Amino acid sequence: MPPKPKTQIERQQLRTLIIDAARELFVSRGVAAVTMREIAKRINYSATSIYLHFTDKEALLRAICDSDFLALATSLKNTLLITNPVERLHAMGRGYAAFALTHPNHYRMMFMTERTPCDPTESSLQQNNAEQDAYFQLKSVVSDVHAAGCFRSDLHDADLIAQTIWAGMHGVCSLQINMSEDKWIQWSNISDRLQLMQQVMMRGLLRENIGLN
Amino acid sequence: MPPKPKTQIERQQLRTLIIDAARELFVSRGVAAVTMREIAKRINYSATSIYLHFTDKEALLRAICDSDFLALATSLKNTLLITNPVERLHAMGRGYAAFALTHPNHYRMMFMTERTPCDPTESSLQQNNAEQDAYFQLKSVVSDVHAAGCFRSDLHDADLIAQTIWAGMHGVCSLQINMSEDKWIQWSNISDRLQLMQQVMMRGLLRENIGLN
DNA sequence: GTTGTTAACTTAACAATGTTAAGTAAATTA
DNA sequence: TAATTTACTTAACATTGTTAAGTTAACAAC
Repeated sequence: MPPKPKTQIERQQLRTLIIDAARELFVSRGVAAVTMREIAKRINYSATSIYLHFTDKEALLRAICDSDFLALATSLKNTLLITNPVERLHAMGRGYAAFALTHPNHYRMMFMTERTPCDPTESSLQQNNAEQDAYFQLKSVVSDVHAAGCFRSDLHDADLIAQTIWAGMHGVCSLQINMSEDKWIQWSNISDRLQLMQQVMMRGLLRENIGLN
Repeated sequence: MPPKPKTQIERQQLRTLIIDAARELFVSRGVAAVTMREIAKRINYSATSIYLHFTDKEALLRAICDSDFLALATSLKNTLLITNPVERLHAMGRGYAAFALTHPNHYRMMFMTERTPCDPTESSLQQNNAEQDAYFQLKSVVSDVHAAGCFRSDLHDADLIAQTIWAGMHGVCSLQINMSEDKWIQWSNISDRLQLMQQVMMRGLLRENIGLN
């Protein structure tokens, strides 16, 4: 009943209300299984109201992902305090996996769902800001490890190294999320798999005299 | 117009006709974007005819995946001829990535799409058959490398090792398939990423005196 | 204070989708 | 020749994302 001009702040509040409701549903039942009408009902609006704030379902999804990317970066922030760069890298890996496996449906939305690629300029997040950009955090740690002379002598490209570490952790996490129920494979313990992957990454990337403590 | 009792063989032929048409469409435009009506039109049947052979869209998807899993195992078969087990493992990794990146939509269907888990007993493929089971191929090579005493002394669990190698390659391939268009990341060359991942896996898993040739 | 105008909504409606129900026609059987 | 079965088809349904067409309240202008 109450249509009146809203302030910028009120609009923003409704926007995040939609995002939070949608996230909760997407996360618990998967993106495809949740309808716009359901999201709307959850916050006592009509489905069409959502379209006043997001051009379509995918834009809504992208907005949710944006705020989840921020959540990932935030959850990794405290590992940045570790002074030893190799230990910090190790801790970031553990933190990343913890995020993935405690929020599997967030993780699926962020990294495993097909999405039309988007401009970083259109994101609400700032690239290369350590508070908001988890990839930048990873790349920074990699650079620090490199600066400390801990990588093997043939490794110089921080992006390449970062992407390889990311791929290793992502491989374990995404197989766990998507395939761990598949009875074809006799899955080892997920913590064993994570641990071995980290060990392999460290042994494979670091000089030989650098231990994992 | 022509309804007449069909032989088992004719039924099977129509089944694979449906599978092939569906695969072609799924692969070129993605599973979600293809409708049952489209698949049917492609082979000049009505949409409902498909339901005489597959209980629903997902069952059709699963049948396609089954035959793609066979294709993967088949495409890796020739690497099994390599006598040196370490080289064989390396070649399997390259073969796996080649399959993933030349058939990205097959790969997405097989390993990246959410599916309700299925009994191995319901599959048309035989588990632990080297002709049909790519995971068994990998595990066998891992066992051979282990038997040759090439792994580090603390590594004994063939499943754990196989799953870690798989995760490493899957990580690189799946990030490439799902995220390579994402402008947030300055992606390195995919062949560099694959090469480094294999190098890291080898260095991380093998004894130190074992080279990659 | 009536009359627009605008903002924030709603209900109706649309086309498309997966799927099911209800035919239909040819072959086989009785 | 009649009945049944098989292999299909066309209709129909409920649900989806999305758009069009209102509706109602606040505010501005005269």
